Amino acid sequence: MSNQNNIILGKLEVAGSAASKGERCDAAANRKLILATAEKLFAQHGVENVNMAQIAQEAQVGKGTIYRRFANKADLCLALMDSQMADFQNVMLERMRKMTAENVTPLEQLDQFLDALVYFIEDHAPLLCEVQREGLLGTYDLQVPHFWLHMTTSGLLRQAIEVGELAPQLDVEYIADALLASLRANVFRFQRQVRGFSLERISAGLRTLVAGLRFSEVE
Amino acid sequence: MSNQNNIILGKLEVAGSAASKGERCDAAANRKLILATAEKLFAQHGVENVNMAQIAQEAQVGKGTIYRRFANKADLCLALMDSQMADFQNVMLERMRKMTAENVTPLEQLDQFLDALVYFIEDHAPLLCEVQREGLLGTYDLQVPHFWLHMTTSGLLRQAIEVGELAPQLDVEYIADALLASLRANVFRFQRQVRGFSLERISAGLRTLVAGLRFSEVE
DNA sequence: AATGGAAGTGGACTTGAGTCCGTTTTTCTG
DNA sequence: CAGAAAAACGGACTCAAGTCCACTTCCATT
Repeated sequence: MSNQNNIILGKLEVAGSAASKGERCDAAANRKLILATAEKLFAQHGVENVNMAQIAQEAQVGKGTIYRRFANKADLCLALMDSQMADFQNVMLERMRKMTAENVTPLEQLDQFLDALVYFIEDHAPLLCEVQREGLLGTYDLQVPHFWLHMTTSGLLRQAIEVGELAPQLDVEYIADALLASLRANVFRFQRQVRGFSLERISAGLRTLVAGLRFSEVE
Repeated sequence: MSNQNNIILGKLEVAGSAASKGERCDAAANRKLILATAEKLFAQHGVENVNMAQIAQEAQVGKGTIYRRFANKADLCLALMDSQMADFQNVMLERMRKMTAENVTPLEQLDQFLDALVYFIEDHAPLLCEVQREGLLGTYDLQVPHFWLHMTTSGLLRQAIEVGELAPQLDVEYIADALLASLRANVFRFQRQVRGFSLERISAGLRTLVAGLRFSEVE
């Protein structure tokens, strides 16, 4: 378990930064070396065609060394996305703050959020596939991204209820999970590659589901 | 690829039945033996704690023999669910036929369908997890169940459009995928085990999403 | 009933993930 | 700066999935 991630004020302390904390400097160098090597090999041959032994060999490092830094391949992949994930979070948090200031409603913010997320996933589908391989029951660390997404989504849904955009009895927890389920990397990949859906279509479809939740009939 | 499944009139020709077709009778006996052994071991130790070598040993059969009948562990698991899946399909098809006769609307039928599906998945979560392990991009055969679900769901959505329950511009293909995504075995397991959602809650949540699609604002 | 080839079989082998542990390097302390 | 404890290292090892192929069995044909 290499990433001692912490959730701080709804913001994610990502693994990359954990590197600095009390890590021997030869180890830190190796971590960087491993990440750089993995990134190179992944780019060259695709994530699924590169194995840990190859990374170790190319980085001139023992396999044990990799596993000391990274719990498994998924964790390594997660670490490779760390900075970009942090960026995404910061950008979105900032954007949402701004929207709130401009009185954009929570549900509209959710639309924006999901739309941006679709594009983020597109950019990182291969790595995400590996990260999410073990499903949602795996190591806690690997689920941190999911938890953040869930927190953000359910947060916006709750705000929407407060503002009266959504019915108060809505099962926020469930709905957030369900919406995000359709953005799991393997489903997403299937929709892109087999169904041939465009990003716009996926985003629009997802937002249709959100739109449907709007307060109208209390049933 | 052991299951030469065929889709016939929206109904599924399942792998078990393919067994009879042109299979040498010693082979057929072994297939049954392997399935019975696997079922026993899975029940005893859980699907994830049983490996192919154990099944082979317990069945007094070579590992190669298992792999001649079943493409992989997922395929073997799928075969174990065959009859129950066929039953589920037949029951649902029949029930939907009846409902149509009684003028139950397509959207109400979809509710029933999804509700029943939730209970079906609960009953087969461990096997389904294994079947869906490879994601949606794996072997065609393993996706047959998904395709049937998608076909049924999108079919009902289309009918709902025809009847005026849903807006005609609804992206039926996408919505069907998205709804089913939240019932993928690993998501489902997570919701049950980590979130602690009840079956009723999952079913209700899902139907909330469907309800939201109802024709009201054409936006 | 013999026979030849298709179908089936068993288990050694390959591959990749992840673990283990004896050895080496760093860093802290005096 | 010496010495020792802690941390890191490397690669052999384990474990499970899935492949391969030399050998055996079945059965359709004669």
